[in-house]
Amino acid sequence: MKIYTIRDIAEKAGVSVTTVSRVLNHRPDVSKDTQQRVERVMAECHFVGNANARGLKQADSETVAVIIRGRQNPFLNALAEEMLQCADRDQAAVILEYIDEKADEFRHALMLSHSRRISGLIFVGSRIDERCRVLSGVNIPMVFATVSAAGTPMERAASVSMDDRAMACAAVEALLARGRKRIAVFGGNRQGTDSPALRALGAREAMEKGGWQLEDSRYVETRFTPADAYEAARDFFSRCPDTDGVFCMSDLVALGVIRALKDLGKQVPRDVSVIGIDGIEIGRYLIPSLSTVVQPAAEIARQSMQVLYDMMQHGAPGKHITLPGKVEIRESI
Amino acid sequence: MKIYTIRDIAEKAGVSVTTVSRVLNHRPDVSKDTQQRVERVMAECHFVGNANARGLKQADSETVAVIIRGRQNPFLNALAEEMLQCADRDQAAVILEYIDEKADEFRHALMLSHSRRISGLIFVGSRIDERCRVLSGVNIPMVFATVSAAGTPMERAASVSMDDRAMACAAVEALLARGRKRIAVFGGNRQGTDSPALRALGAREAMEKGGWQLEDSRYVETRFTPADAYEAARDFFSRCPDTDGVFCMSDLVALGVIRALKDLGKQVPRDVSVIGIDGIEIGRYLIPSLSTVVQPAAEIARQSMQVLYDMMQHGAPGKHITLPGKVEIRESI
DNA sequence: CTGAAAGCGCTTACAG
DNA sequence: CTGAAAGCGCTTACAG
Repeated sequence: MKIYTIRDIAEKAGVSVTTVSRVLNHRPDVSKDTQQRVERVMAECHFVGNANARGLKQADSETVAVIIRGRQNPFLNALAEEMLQCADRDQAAVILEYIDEKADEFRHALMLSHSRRISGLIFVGSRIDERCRVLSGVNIPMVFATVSAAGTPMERAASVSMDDRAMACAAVEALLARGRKRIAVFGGNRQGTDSPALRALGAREAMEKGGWQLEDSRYVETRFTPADAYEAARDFFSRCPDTDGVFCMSDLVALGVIRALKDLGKQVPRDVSVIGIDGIEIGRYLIPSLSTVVQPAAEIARQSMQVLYDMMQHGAPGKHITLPGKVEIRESI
Repeated sequence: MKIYTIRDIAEKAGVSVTTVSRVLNHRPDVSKDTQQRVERVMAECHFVGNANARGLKQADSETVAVIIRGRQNPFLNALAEEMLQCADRDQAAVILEYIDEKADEFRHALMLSHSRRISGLIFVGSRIDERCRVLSGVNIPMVFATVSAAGTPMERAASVSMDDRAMACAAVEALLARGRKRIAVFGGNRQGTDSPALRALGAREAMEKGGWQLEDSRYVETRFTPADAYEAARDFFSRCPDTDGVFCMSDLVALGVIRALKDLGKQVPRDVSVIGIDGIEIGRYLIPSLSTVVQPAAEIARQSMQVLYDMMQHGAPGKHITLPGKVEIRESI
C-alpha cells in the first residue's frame, strides 16, 4: 500500500502542501470548503503524517518525555498510566520511555532531549543523587514524580511526591497501635535525601514518639523486588526472630517478606504484622490482604503534569509539592 | 546548552558533514585519523544525533515496533523486557509501544507504520480477529507473539506462541491427577481461534481423556485482571459450590479466584485446587504459592525477533512456531 | 578516503 | 484565505 505524503494529498485535493499542513494542524485560517475537501482526501487515503518530518521541523515540539525506571513495578506502571490519561485529556504530546533499573536515566534524558527536541521531562521512580549533575546542562524544565527534589540545587527542577516522612511515620504508628514494638524496616539506601531516607526518618520518629527505638540492626536494605526481599527476610529473621512488626518501603517487598515469614513458620499477622507502601492493585487480593500506605497516584500524575506545563509555558519556577497518602489497614497487620 | 548538529561537528573537526555522518554510522570508509578526530569532537560536545532527521531520511529504517496490549500485565511486561534484550544483543532498533486494552492495536500499528517508517511489527498480547483486516494494507512483516496466527490468511504474518492447547490439557490433567473432577475453567472468549479458544479446547480434551466432561456451565468468561476474576469467582461459586478444581487462563485470574475462594470460606488447595497460566514472578511468593503453566517467555521473545528479521531481511515466509510450556506444581493444587 | 549536493516530509514566515 | 520557497538535520548516491 502506498504511503501518502502531504504532497500527494495536496495534488489530489488540488491545493498546496501549505494548505494541507494547515488542515492537518487544525489552523483556523482555512476556508470551510477547502478544509472539508482536504479532510475527505486524507480520510480516503488513510493519510497519516510522518512524525519524523514533523518533529524535525517543529522547533518547539512541546513534547514531554516521561522516563520510568523499572518496567516491572506495578505502582510505577499505574502512575505512568495516569500520566498518559492526563496527557490525553490535555491533548499533550507525551513519549513514554521505560528504562532499565541498571541504566542511568539522567544520561538517557540528556540524549532524549537532544535527539527528540523534548521540551519537558518527568522522571518516575528516579533517585536523586550526584548523577543528576549531567542534567545541569539540559536547559528544560523537569519534574521528579514520587520523590522530593526539594533539597537539591537544580534550578529548573520541580517535584511531586507523597509526604514520605509523615506517611512512614503513620505506617509505623499503625504497627505500634497493634501492639508491635520490635519493629523492623525493610527499605532502600538510607543515605541522602531520597524517599528511603525520608521514610527511615519517619519510621524512627514514630518509634521515638511511642517511647521506643528503631534499632539499627533492624534496618534491612533490599532492592524493591519480591525475590530480594524474600532472601533478605529469611536472612534477617533467622538473626532477629523476636521481630514482631515489619514496615516495608514497597508492597513488592512486603510480598516477599510475608512469604519468607510463612516459610519460617511464622503467621502474619498473628506473629508478625506487616505493612507496605504503594497500594498496588494486587495487594487487596493477597492472603493475607496487604495493609499498606496508598500513594495518591492519580494526584501525583496530575500535579506532575500541571507543574511541568506551568514551567514550560509560563516559565514558572520549580515547585516542590508534597501530597498526603492514606494508610489502608487490611489483614496483614 | 547548545545542541550541536553534525554540521557543527563537521566545522569543528574540519571535515564535511558527510564524513561526520560516516563516523556516526560506523562506516568503514573513513581513515583512522579522521575518525578519531571526529569522535573526539563529538565527545567534547556531547553530540547526540537528531533521531527525527535520521528517521526522516533513512528510507529503510530497519526499525521494528513492538506493540504491547496491556501495560499492567506482568507477563507481557516480562516478555517485552526479553525482546528488548534480544534487540540490544542484535543492535537492532526497537520502539516499544504500550497501548491501552481498549484501544485498537491494529489501527495503531497502521499509523505507526506510516508515521515512523517501521519495517517490522510485533504484537504482544494481541487477539486475532476481524480487526486484523486493516493490516492487509500494511505491507511489512509482522509477528504475533503469544498467540497463534496459523489459521489466518495473512500473508506476511508469522506467530510464535506456546502450544496453548497442549498446555491447557496438561494443566487440567494436573488437576485430574489431584483427584479433582468437577473442574471449572476461567478464561476469555472461546470463539475464534485465539489462545482462549485453544486453551478451552485443550481443557475439554483433558477432561474427555479422563472420562469426564467439561460442563458448559463451568466455563466462566472473565477479563484477565484480579478484580474481574474475583467478582466472577464469587458469583460462580455461589452457583456451583461443588466445583473442586479451577483452571485459570492467566495467573492474575488465579490470584482473584483464590482470594474469592478464601472469602467464601473455602481453602485452597484443600477444598479447591487452582492452576494458572503464565508463570509471573510473584506467583511463587503468593500464599498458597501458585501452580501454573510457565510460558517460555525468553524463547518466545527470541524466536519472535528471529522470525521477524528472517522475514525482513531475507523475505522469508511467515512461520507459525509453537513452543512447549512447563507445568509447575506449587501449593495451590 | 573525502566532499558537494539532493532530498526525506513536513512547518513556517512571507507575500499576496 | 492561499501558495511558493526556505529550511529543519540528517543520509546517500555520485564524483573525484
